[in-house]
Amino acid sequence: MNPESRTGERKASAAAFPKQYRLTRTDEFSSVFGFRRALKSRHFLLHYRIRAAGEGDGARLGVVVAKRLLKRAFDRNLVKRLGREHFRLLRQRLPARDLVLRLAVKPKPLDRRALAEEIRGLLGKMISPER
RNA sequence: GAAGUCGGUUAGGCAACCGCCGCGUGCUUCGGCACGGGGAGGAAAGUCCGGGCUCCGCAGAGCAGGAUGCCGGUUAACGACCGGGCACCGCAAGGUGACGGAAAGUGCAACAGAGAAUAGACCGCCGAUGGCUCCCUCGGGCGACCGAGGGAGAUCAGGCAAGGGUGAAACGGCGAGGUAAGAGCUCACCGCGGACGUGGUAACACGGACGGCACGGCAAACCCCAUCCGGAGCAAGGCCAAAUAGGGAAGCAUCAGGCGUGGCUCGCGCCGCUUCCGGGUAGGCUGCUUGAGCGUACUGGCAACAGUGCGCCUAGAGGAAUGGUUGCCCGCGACAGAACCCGGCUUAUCGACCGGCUUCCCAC
Repeated sequence: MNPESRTGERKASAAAFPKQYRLTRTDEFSSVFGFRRALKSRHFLLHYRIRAAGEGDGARLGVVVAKRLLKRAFDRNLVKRLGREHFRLLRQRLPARDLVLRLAVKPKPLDRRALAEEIRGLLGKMISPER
C-alpha cells in the first residue's frame, strides 16, 4: 500500500518543507561542520553529514550566508530563499543527510538564475552517488 | 501650451500550481489534518536625536561632561514641526541659514603686503615752519663777507595718509569747506551708537533728542551666558526548568574498608544510601503587539496641532516566514526585508498620477 495513506493524516505532498527538515540548533550546525565533508561549487560549499540509523530519515537543511559576504539583508534573504526553495523541490530524492549550504565567495553581480543553477547542481551531486 | 517651484498619493496587475509563518473554527490515533482569513517599507536602512517600556541607582544641591542657541507656538518629548522676524540668493512662486555674547578674559589671521590690531609709510603728496643752495633788491663794509626783505629748488629736518599698490580683511562712505599737503579737523547726507516715543505677546520694525567717529573680523578657537540631560538596554526584564558537577537540611546505615583527628587505642567527623530545599546552564514559555494607533465627519486654530462622534483591528518570525514556477497584459517594474514599540531627522530610489502657485507665449 501507499505509505502515506497508512496513517490517513500525513498527507504532506512531495515538495513540502516542514520544520522537521530544517536545522535549527547551534549544535546541529556544529556537528555538520565537524564532519568535515563538503561539496564545492563556484560560490557555495555544501557541507554534509551522514546520519546514523536511529536519527530518523530524510535530508535536513540549514543555510548560512555571512554578513561579511553580502552586506544587505535583502540579498542575504534572497540567497537563503533560493537554497531553501531548491532543497524543497529535491528533498524527497535526497539521502538521509544533514546539509548546510554555505555561501563562501562573494557573488559579484548577484545573478539569481546562475546561483539557482549552482544550487541545483550541488544538490544533484548529493543525489547521484547514492544511486 | 512651455519652463519652473512647492506639496501629496502610489510602488506593476491578474490567474493557476507548489511552498512557508501566525490567528480562528472543527476533527484528531496528540504526530498532525481540513476549512476560513491574514502576512514587510516609504524608507522596514543609517542608528543621528527624542519619548514610552524594563531593570539598576537616587534626601537635596553642586562640579565635571554633553547637547541646544533670533522670537512665539505645537508636542509625551526633541536637536523635530508650524508661524513670525532678520540676512543672503532668485524676475517671481520660492529657497538657504549652529542666527545668543567680541567694552569678562585668553587667543588666531597662511600667502601677499610698507603695515594685520598698542596699525603702518613702498610708490606718492607736501615741504607752511626751521635749515641748506642759488637768484634779486636794499643797507653796512676797502674787501672776503654780514644783516634785512622777496623769490626759486624731483633738497634736508620733517609733515601727511587723499591717491596707487597688496590682501579674505587696511582702523567709516561720499561731497564740500579747510590746508603747504592733508586728516571727522569742520559741515551736510548716509552709516554707527542711542535716551525716548509708536506698533507688536516677542524677535523686531519705524521715528529719533543727542553723541561723536569712538567700539575691525573669527565664538564651526578656548570661553562666557541661558536652558535641558542619572545609567544601561528586549541579548532589558519575568516565569518554568533537564543532564552533569557542586551546595544546604532531615532521616537511615555505620558490618568491613579508606582518609582526617601531630604517634597509638577508643571515640568523633567525612567518603555511602534515601527524601526534600534553594541557586543555576542547555532548552522552553513570556515580554510581543490595542497603540501618544488608523480611517472618516464636525468643531477650534493662519498653521503645526488639539478636541468630540462614528467606524476599523492592520505581520509577529526566532538558523529567523511573507516565497518559487508558469501564462497573459502594460508604460518591462527603482531603492530595498520588520526583530520591543512610537515621534522625527538623514541617506538610497525606475517611474506614474493628483493638486496649489509663479514667469513667459498663444487665443479670446
